Formats: sequence, structure tokens, C-alpha cells
Amino acid sequence: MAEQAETLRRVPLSRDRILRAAIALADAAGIDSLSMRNLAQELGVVPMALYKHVANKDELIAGMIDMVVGEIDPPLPDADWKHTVRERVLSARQALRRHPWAPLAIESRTTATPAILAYLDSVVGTLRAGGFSTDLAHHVMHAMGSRILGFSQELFDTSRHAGRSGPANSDPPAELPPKFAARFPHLAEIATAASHDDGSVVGQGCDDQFEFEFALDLLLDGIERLQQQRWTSSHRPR
Amino acid sequence: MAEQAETLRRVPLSRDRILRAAIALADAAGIDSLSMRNLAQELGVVPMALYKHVANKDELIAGMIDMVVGEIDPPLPDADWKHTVRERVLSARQALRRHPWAPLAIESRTTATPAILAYLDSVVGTLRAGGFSTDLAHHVMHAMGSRILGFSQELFDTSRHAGRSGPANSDPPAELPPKFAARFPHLAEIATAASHDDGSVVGQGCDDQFEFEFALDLLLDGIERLQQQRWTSSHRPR
DNA sequence: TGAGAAGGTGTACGGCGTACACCTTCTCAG
DNA sequence: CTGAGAAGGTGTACGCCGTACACCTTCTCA
Repeated sequence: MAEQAETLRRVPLSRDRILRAAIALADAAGIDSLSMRNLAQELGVVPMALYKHVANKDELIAGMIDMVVGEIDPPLPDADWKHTVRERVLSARQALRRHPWAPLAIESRTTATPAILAYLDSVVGTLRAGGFSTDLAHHVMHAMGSRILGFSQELFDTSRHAGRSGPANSDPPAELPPKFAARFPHLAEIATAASHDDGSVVGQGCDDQFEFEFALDLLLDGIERLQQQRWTSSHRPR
Repeated sequence: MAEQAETLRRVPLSRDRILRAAIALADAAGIDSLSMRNLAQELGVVPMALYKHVANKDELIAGMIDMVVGEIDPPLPDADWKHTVRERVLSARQALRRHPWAPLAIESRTTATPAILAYLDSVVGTLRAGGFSTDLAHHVMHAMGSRILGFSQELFDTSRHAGRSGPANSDPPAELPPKFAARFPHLAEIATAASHDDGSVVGQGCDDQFEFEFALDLLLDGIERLQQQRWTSSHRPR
């Protein structure tokens, strides 16, 4: 009976079901524990069964990335380029923060996935519609770098490494050990003197969202200035 | 005789020799082919011998990173903060470009290495000496992100992936396939219309160094403006 | 209805990091 | 000079990993 029920309710494997399970697994346990074997077990299936739906592990991860990138909101219909890009990037940030393993997975790949290309293409479209030359639009995309996908490559940031081996550890900010302060006095200073509720720069005491928007606006404001003065790479006012 | 000669000339293993060999191997063959077994073979020794000098592979890579980061030039003695930081970052960029595997290795780690902390501390010191508040210095460090170590997290950039599986492939820029242009028209446009000698944005046709300095100066100029107007996070003029 | 396609299974291979017990070689106090 | 102990190199083995390949089952449709 249990067997029959099981048989009846057995959902057949599919690429989509595999990708969703893989994302759930990576979200929960970290991408390091996403192995074909683990994933298969999660799906109640033998490892090799997966290969009937995904070519290999690399293609599996590409699929996961595409699914995550697909969560980014479409552009606002009627707004100036700056507002549109800003909101889009913040939406990207939200999407990627739901999946802490994603940034490193994206960076580790040698080729961009179709969904990433589509997203980038759309952002360029926004800039062009906003009056940017192809030239300036090009440099802007480079200047934004990975920030355009909602993550800044923070060297301090521990949260993005949550996806490496498990969910975020919410240890208390943890005092800076005295040896640290002695060896790296300037880091210690900005860590302890941070204006927003005191946190450790090496720990996760500071407000990631604030830092992200700070950098984003620094870039957008600078870009706006360049655009207003009709910047071109041949004649640059510097 | 050969045996005796061999014995005489046998250099004993050492942490330093291991790190140098590991870096050479990663530079030449990509970090993916840096295994304890490969490395041991390169050194004419059995894999487990390495563990008498490095705790494990993770610590090995940390050591490699520290060695690379140690190649960054010290700060200029007498110059304004902007010039000093700019030169320092460009020096970091040069150092890391000699070791294409390094950026990803750095990002993949959960904890910063001592040499990285020392470098960051020194940059903060430059800012502080230049009159930055701890507050602004803090945000600036976040805003620069990984760019401060000389790499921008380019989604387009293929060169940094050279370190993944081998030395840079110097394929010709390769025409954009028509399907690409059809599906991603805006990307195709900025790729083909790039002002500096036409290259592909997905390929490696554009001038990385130019793009890097473009972004770096965009940030530095914006930061300079903030500092001149005595920006603080509580009262921010935006 | 029955052939062929699509999808799940089992076994096996060659790689990986590294624990652990062992053996060799060097160093230096007595 | 000697011999004990430390430091450093070796060999074997374990449990992971991705995935090739042959096989078997189940579903689909002419």
C-alpha cells in the first residue's frame, strides 16, 4: 500500500525539478555540499539518473544561476535611466541575497549564462534609451562590474561565504582580539569607530545594504556627471 | 654516480619551496590542476611529504595568496592620498595579473590572509593621513571592494579565468555569431561599436587596463568630492 | 499490440584530500 | 664519538567526488 501510494505520488524527474532541488540544497547546506550524489539522494533517485536531464555538473550550475537571475525584476516602464538602473540593481541584489552561493558560482564560470546576458543586454538598453553613447555605455558596464548583478566583491563580507559550507552563522559580532588591533591599527580603528551601530569590519557588524548603496550611488552619480558633460573616450575631461 | 649526485643536489623541502612551486604550477597550468599530488610530483616527492610543511590544501593556498599580495609595491612616501592610493591599486593590479588564478582564490576564501589585512590596513592608513574620517574611510574601503586589490569583477573578462584550466588562450577576437546579435542587440552594439579597436565584449577585444582605470578614477573622483565636502554618513548631501 | 524511445539503475574507474603508521636521516647532549 | 630523539619523507588506505557505459524498465504511439 505504502508502495503503491509511493508509486502513484512519484513525481517524475525533470530538469526543472532537479534545478529547484539543487538550489534548495545549495541554499540550505552550502554549494560545497551540492554533489551529484547528494542531490540525487535528495530526489530519491540514483546519481546517474540526473544525467538524463542535465549534461554534467557544470551545466547544472549554469541552470541554477539562470533560474536565480530570472528572479530579477523587469525594468520599470517609465523612469529615467538612473532610477531604472538603480532599482534594477537593487532588485538583482535582493535576488542574489536569497542565494548566497550564487555570486561565487557566477564568478567561477568561464562563460556567461543566457539569463545573465539577457539581463545585461536589458541594462544596456536602458542606458542607450537614456541617451548614452555606445562608447560610454560600454565603459559604464565595465565600471559597474559585478555590482550590476547586485553584489560587490567585498573582501570583508562574510555573508556571501555562507553559501560555501552552510547557512549564515549568526555569531555575535565578536570582539576584535587585541593582537588584531596591534597589528592592523587602521583597520581596527575604522572597525570599532564605525558610525552605524558599532560592528567589526572583519565580522559582520556593518550594514551591508548601506555600503552597497553607498558604492552604487557613488558610481551612478559619477556616471551621470560624465553623461551630462557628453564624455567620450577620445576627448575625456580629466 | 647519478644517484650520488642526485642525493647531493637534493634540496630539502621547505614551506617556501612548496609555495613557490605551487604558484608556478598554478600560473602555468591553472589552479584547477594544482592538486597535492601534482604538486608533490613536481617537487619529486610523495604527496604526504607536503603535509610536514603546510597544514592542508587550504592553508597552502592562503600561503600562495600571501606571497602574491606581498608583491604589491609599498606606498609612495610623499604624495597626496589620491595619487598614493591610485598607484598602489595599479601596482596591486599588476601583481595579481601575473597570477590569474589569484582573484578567484582570494574571493573563494572565507577569511582574509595576513598579507591582505596588512595591505588593507596600509591603504586605510593612507586615507586617514589624507584627512579622511574613520567613517568615510570605512565606506570608501567597502566602495572600492575588490577593486582595491587590483581586480574588478568583470562578467565579461575572460582573462581572469585563464587561471582556471591553463594559460590564457589567445584566440583571435572571434566574430560575434549572428544569433548572439539577434538575441542581445544592445550587447552586440556596444561590443562592435567599441571606440577602442573593435573587439568583442564577450571575447577579450577591449582594453582591460583602460576599463579598470576608468572605473578606478570614477570612484576616486567621486570619493575626492565627498571628502572635500566633508561628507559624513549622518549628514549626507544626496 | 508491440517496437522503439525515454528514463532510471548498478557497477566501475580514475581522480581528489588526507589520516596514520612507518622508516630514514639529521642534530646535538653526554 | 655515540646514540637518542626530533624532524622529515614514505606507503597504504579510506571515503569522497564526477561520470562513462551497459543494462533494465516503463511509457508512447503507429
